[in-house]
Amino acid sequence: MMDAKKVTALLRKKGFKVTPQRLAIYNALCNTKAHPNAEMLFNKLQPYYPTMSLATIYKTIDILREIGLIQVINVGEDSLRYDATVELHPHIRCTVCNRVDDIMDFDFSPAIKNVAEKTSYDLSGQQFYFYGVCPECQAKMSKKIS
Amino acid sequence: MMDAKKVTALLRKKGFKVTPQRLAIYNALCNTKAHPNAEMLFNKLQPYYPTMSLATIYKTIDILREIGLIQVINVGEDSLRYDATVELHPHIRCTVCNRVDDIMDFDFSPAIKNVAEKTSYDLSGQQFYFYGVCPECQAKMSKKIS
DNA sequence: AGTTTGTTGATAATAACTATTAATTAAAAA
DNA sequence: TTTTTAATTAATAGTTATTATCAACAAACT
Repeated sequence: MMDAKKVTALLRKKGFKVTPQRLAIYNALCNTKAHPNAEMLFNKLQPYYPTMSLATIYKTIDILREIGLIQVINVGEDSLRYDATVELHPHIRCTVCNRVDDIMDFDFSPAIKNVAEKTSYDLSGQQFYFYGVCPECQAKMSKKIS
Repeated sequence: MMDAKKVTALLRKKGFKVTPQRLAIYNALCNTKAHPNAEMLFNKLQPYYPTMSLATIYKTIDILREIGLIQVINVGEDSLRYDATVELHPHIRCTVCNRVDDIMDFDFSPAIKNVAEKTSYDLSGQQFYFYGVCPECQAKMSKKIS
């Protein structure tokens, strides 16, 4: 998460121009916990940038990822989601409503140690995805039953 | 991993017909550790079933998954891979050659406990993916440098 | 064997994403 | 500030994995 000034500086430093659309896309990602995909971002920005196309979303996302401002998450849907928190952390998806939440302050080290012992790979990263029913959907389900 | 007799019985029990294509696809998955995607399966079976189409592969995979004979794995490539080992286990992908290996006998319980404490989700499953350089690629890389 | 019903496989459709390109716009030099 | 230069936008078309359609066909029940 960076403020506009730092983002501007970073884009310039990496040789990319600074455009309102790019800042808006990054800003939109910073201001949500919903892990939007390209289409959700497009819809969110549509009122403010009615001429912006999906291609711009995709290209900007690619740049933001390249310069390390965002990470891509793949929870097994048919589209990718994006997250302005770049620190690696697991995600959990509700199998009922498909919302995706962060799991923060997760300690990867026991798992990594476990894997390092089992393989001869030179480890460089990992992605953990959990699945379950979110509290809201649990509440809805218990209502329906009663 | 089931033998042909059990697979036949299970397919019938679940209301699906037993066809040579279906048995062949399941068999191909049982006899590899390469975690093939649809195209790799298609190419592998092509010599023996030259008229079989990719659509049959996809449809059969869907059935096999539905009746619990295989699992789908999504290592962040543009295609899905399939595994006849249905017991949940992590996978590791080489970031150089893209091979995907199993990590067996991994203990998920510390991670699950960790997550159960942090969220109010009703957990139902998880997928862990690790990334790194496989031993073969490490060897190739050290050769090139020297 | 005949009949029913699900399956195959060729083809077309879909959907997410990427490449192309002309017109626009911003950055950098003067 | 103005000009030059190069990158960006956004419409469009292309690509690719996967899914749907449907007529011909094969499995399974009678």
